[in-house]
Amino acid sequence: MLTAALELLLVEGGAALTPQRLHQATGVSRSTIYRHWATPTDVLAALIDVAPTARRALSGDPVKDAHAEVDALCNRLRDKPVGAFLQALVTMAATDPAAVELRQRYVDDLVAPFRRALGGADLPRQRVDDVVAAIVSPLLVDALLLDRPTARARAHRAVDLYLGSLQAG
Amino acid sequence: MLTAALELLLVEGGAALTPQRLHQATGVSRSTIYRHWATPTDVLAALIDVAPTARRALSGDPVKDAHAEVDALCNRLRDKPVGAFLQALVTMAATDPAAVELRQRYVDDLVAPFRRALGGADLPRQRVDDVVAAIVSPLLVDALLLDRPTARARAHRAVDLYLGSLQAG
DNA sequence: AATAACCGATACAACCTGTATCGCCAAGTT
DNA sequence: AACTTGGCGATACAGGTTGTATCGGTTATT
Repeated sequence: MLTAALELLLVEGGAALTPQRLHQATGVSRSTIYRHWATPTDVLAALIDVAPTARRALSGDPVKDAHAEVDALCNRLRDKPVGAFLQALVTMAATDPAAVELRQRYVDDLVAPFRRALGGADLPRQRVDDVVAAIVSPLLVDALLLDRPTARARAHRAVDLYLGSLQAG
Repeated sequence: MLTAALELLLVEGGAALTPQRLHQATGVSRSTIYRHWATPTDVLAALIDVAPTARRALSGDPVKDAHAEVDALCNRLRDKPVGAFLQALVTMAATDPAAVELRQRYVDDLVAPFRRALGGADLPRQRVDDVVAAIVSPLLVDALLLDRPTARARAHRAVDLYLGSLQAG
């Protein structure tokens, strides 16, 4: 049932997660939809909750792990669900305060693997924040604001540049 | 009249730019609103068009100019209109294809000053893209996804790090 | 067998959307 | 001065959406 809702989200975008639209697309009664998910945000939260979160093994080499995470995130953004989630989260947060918190949590979860990957490198916390932001943010902006395939190569260059210069410093 | 619409956007968010809502808030007849701006995207485009775009003089020193641009962008994001525009653009682009193009143009315009600032530095085009993305994207993500005051200090550190390492390389 | 929990169907008032139509008033024309 | 044009406000309309409430039927639970 939620899988049908996910289909709908991917095809028609985050604005389609309304009771009526879900009813028409999934065949589930409108009453039932209201019972379980009072707001579109609830639907989205359920979808996010169901979405698979692949756990990735760390090699121990921060640079190598960071590159791997870049690839993984690019793939996830390209393969839609994550990108669609983000767009929908921004859209809903415009009207529903509850979506704001959900959005922050989701972004944190997206970024978390990078923090883990950099855990091996012996860096001050602030540096970790900076590096993660510089590497991940452009990917998110590409997917969210520019609608172009995420600049995978750029992200890899950023990893090299940041981690290289930090190790040198 | 558009000023009233801008007020509305800032207070109630991008979802409030609907004909009905505009009618109630501005007193302008619903007919008239439909006549001029058929879609919320049109309203937003008009607001963006009216918004002041301060032109900034370049000192010639890329690093100094970049820092100045970081400050300027942080201020604009903090003072709301720009941030509200971005949120609204993402929201509308979810349903209206016309908003996608508008959004891309707007982001390009936001980024343009940084490109100008870096024009003085003798850098290959790809490097310019990388630097700009690394500096600007975190600011946009902060404002758009995390809802926290843009990390001004981080952006300044990024300028130093990127421009410093590039000059050294 | 009785009860509770869940689902679907229907109904309802309130609202929003898009479009069309009408009368009004001001600006400019001849 | 009479006329025309253009833009605005007001109203009406059908169609769709939203939340909520209510009722009957089905399935598990005990």
